[in-house]
Amino acid sequence: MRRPARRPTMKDIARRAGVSESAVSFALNDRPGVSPATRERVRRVAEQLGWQPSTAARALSGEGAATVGLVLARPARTLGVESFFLRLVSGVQEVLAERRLGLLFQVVEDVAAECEVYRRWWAEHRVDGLLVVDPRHDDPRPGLLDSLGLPAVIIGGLEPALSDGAVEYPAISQLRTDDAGAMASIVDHLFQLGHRRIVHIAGLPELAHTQRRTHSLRAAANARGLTEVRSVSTDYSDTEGAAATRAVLAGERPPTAIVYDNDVMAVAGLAVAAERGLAVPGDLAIVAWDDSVLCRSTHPGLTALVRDTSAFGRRAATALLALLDGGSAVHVLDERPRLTPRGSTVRDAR
Amino acid sequence: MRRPARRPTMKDIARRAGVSESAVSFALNDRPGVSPATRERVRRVAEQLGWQPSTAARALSGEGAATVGLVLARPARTLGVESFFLRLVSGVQEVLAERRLGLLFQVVEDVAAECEVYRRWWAEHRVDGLLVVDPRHDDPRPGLLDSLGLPAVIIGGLEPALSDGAVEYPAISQLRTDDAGAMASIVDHLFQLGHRRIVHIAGLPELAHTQRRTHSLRAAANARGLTEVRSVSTDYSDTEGAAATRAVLAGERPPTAIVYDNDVMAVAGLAVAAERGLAVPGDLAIVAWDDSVLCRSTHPGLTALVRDTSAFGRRAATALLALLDGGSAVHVLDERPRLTPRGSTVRDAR
DNA sequence: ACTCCATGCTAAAGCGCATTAGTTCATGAC
DNA sequence: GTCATGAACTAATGCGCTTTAGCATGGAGT
Repeated sequence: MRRPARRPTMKDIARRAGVSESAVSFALNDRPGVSPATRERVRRVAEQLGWQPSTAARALSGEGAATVGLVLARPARTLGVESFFLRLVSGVQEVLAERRLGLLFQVVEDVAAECEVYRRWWAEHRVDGLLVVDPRHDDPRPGLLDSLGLPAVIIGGLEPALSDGAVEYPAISQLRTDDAGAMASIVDHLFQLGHRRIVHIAGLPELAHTQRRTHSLRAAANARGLTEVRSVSTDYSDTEGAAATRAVLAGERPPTAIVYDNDVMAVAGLAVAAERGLAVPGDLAIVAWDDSVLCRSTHPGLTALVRDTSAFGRRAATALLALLDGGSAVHVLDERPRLTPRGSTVRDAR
Repeated sequence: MRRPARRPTMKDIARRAGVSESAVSFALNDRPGVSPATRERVRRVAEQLGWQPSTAARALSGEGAATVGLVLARPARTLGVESFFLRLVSGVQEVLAERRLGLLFQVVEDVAAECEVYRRWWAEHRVDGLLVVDPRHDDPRPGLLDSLGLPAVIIGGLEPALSDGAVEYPAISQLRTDDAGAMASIVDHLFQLGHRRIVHIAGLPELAHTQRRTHSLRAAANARGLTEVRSVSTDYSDTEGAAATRAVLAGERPPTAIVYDNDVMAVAGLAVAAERGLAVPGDLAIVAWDDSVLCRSTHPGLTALVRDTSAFGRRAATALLALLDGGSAVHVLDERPRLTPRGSTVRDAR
């Protein structure tokens, strides 16, 4: 039974380099107070010993925890259906890794539990900042985080209208998605293909982006004089997606096109169409909001709104770093996702 | 601009309760040395102040970091295709949350980078233990973690044959999946349906479970005297899954049944069948290893190997907690996944 | 009566680092 | 030759917690 190696500390470096601990600290943190020669020597010894700063000790002496947090509040049932998050996280990490920041991750059931986690992390000194996803109307989280003094980036930010009226927090940035533009491009596409009856099978109604999309759909429809256009909300699950699809298709004057708020429901919708003997895109056109492997794997392929989720994650992380560096809060609009037509709306596409 | 609240410390509690800091520590950690009355009083004050221990300070005084790590080494391209991980993580968290342990999460490109992360986390004092996924043949990770003295649970552990011959590490548990049993149940199912030519479209060949499945398939085929059975490896992506499917279907004596190592490739395979005009399950039967929304959303539904991934995560986390509590390493075989027949193998199923 | 020993508590040290306040020593100004 | 100056470095303190050692107090044992 081997005894595990002891972690080297600055004291070890100091001894080996024949200087004081403070000199080591200065040398390694690019602070003035040591000669270039000493700095170099200390650096070499540190390297040689494989020294890494203890985040615990750093955090304790006021340097922050070198960690950002991300909490996912989704009921267990609708979890794991979206590949969105893993891609988002992988983008986030690319940026965080450069600064050696860790990502503390947690999955909880609801927003109340999420707030509890934030409080705990704050009290435990665990994180320096947060990435907040799934912003919602009357969201308690920005206010809470502000009162705790924790910087944060709201991913897929709040409606400017909402946040203009509300308080602006000095350390909370918003990275908004261009839902209005995206929805307009979808309606455009479907309109040009001749569709006049469109149903939007949306996600959770309390989420801010669901509301934005619903509003945008109505606006786009009004602009074109379309009256038979509406949104139906679900919980993002395949089950509710399929049920909603059956419901609208069974109604009188069923839609000729359906826009789904995620890939999973779109695939479920495609299966419902097959089950009812409807030809896609002949009898029913399908559009998925957010592309993924799924949309490319079905037959026909699903027309989808493609965005570079990984880049989105990178931008979010970058915005958070700016805040951590003392920058002031910003409010940015992310680039508009591109609509990629495939076989579920256009006959000759694959 | 409001000044954020200061975190309460044990000193604050001590002052308010009129005792020394040490008494507070004893009281809050259920250590002997304080009277029940004092203990209760201290507890009340702590509660009232909303005190939470600073993990940084705790970690520094030798209590561990109250955090476990999980690194996902997947090339960016194949990332985000599997819902498996999010479900696994959600199960893991349920168990960790009870003990207020955090989960430090990182996505990297390959195993070498993963090892780097382990070294860094170790030196930085960031984690107390690790969950290791995607074990592979000649895996460098168990040895590394052992030498660093970091407890770990290998999720989907190594072959007993392999690890028997190799060194057994005192603080590394293995949670094995019953790939052999599962593969046998699949072959059983297909054999009874009359299939004699079966192809297994596997995942990354270097992964231990890919090898186990491949071996098990051969064994199961031999046991039944089947000669036209083989495995093909891929990178788990829909692209390679589809390509492999096209390749085997184009060969002479094409299979009548294909077993896919994940849900994404199975769906891609289904699309290829549709594209070639093959009836499923009439001309081609399809089985997916690991169920997900996907398998239920296609038409026909995909026969899949169902396991409770969240429970699997819970078991893994529990095993890690046992190690952190000083328990000795164990080697457990997880329960066998159940094969759920659906329309892709059985005609009258949905 | 005395020691002996729990009991309930306080004082102090230490974890690894950053930081502030010295200390030493050469250099340059005058 | 003296004195101020700044560079290069050391000593000491604190972050919030755990832990060990120490210190009274009071009751049991002989």
